[in-house]
Amino acid sequence: MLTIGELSRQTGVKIPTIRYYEQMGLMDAAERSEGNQRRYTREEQDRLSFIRHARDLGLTIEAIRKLIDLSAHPERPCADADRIASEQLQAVRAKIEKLKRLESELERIATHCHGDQVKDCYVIRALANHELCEHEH
Amino acid sequence: MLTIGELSRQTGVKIPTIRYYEQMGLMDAAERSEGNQRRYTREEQDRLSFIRHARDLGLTIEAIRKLIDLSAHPERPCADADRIASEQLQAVRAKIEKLKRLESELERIATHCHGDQVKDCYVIRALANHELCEHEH
DNA sequence: CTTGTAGCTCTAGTTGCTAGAGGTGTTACG
DNA sequence: CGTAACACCTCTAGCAACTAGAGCTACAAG
Ligand SMILES: [Zn+2]
Ligand SMILES: [Zn+2]
Ligand SMILES: [Zn+2]
Ligand SMILES: [Zn+2]
Repeated sequence: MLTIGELSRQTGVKIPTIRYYEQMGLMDAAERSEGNQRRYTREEQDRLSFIRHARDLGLTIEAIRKLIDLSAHPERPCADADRIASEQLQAVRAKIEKLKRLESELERIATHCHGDQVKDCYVIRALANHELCEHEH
Repeated sequence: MLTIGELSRQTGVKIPTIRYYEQMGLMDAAERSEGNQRRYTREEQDRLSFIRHARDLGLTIEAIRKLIDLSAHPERPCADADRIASEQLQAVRAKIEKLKRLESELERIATHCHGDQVKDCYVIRALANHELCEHEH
């Protein structure tokens, strides 16, 4: 049995975050010591690692909750899990596209100022005038 | 003079958001009608467009506040404005890099499942085991 | 048996809005 | 001039996913 501090060190998840995941129903309410402190099993450590990995990949708490529910039913079809993964892939790709458009505008904005007073500053002018932009955003 | 609704339509910024910007000190407290309703000038519309454009480019409220303060002093050097723009560019590039790493992991995860039961699902296995990943994240 | 570290609960703060309740102002039409 | 429809007002609370702090209790080492 691990204390919450040991679990935190093992998984790299901060202590308040572990308690938050319990509150959100991602982690089951842990067993307690005589003195009301949480004690974790190896399986609970695995689950927390799963959660952390999914969070690192950008999945929402809600999506992770669904995946955990699915894992509890190994005989069911996995289409839902597969869909969650591809939706996340789509979402990440959409974000990348949007950020790339921002990158190109910001590169122009951040590299074209040759004035040294605010009244001549290209940054300020570019922000005031979207006409200078190449794309919508 | 524009009402808040007209200003909203002109700039594409929602009414509660305009009031929020006033609360955050990005917009000055607007002049009021007899009956206590906000009335805006053309300059205030320009400022709101500036704010919206900066937000669309991902700048934080805090950064925008600094840019507005700078604009009020046209004789000062613009180095601070230039720095804000390049920091934002750096931040956007860092996000893109991170998301690209996620994209490659997620592509693998989302396209490798050929089972149809949860117990054989590659998505679930991949999330449980970061060893299967190519990069850190 | 004391001391220091680790744990507990509960509340509030972060960012940038957005929604709703409950009330008032403004305007156009008849 | 009255009234209906619509726009606007303030204030509070909610979202996501934590994070920080106050004030308290448990546990392990010496
Ligand atoms: Zn400049
Ligand atoms: Zn633009
Ligand atoms: Zn699958
Ligand atoms: Zn991984």
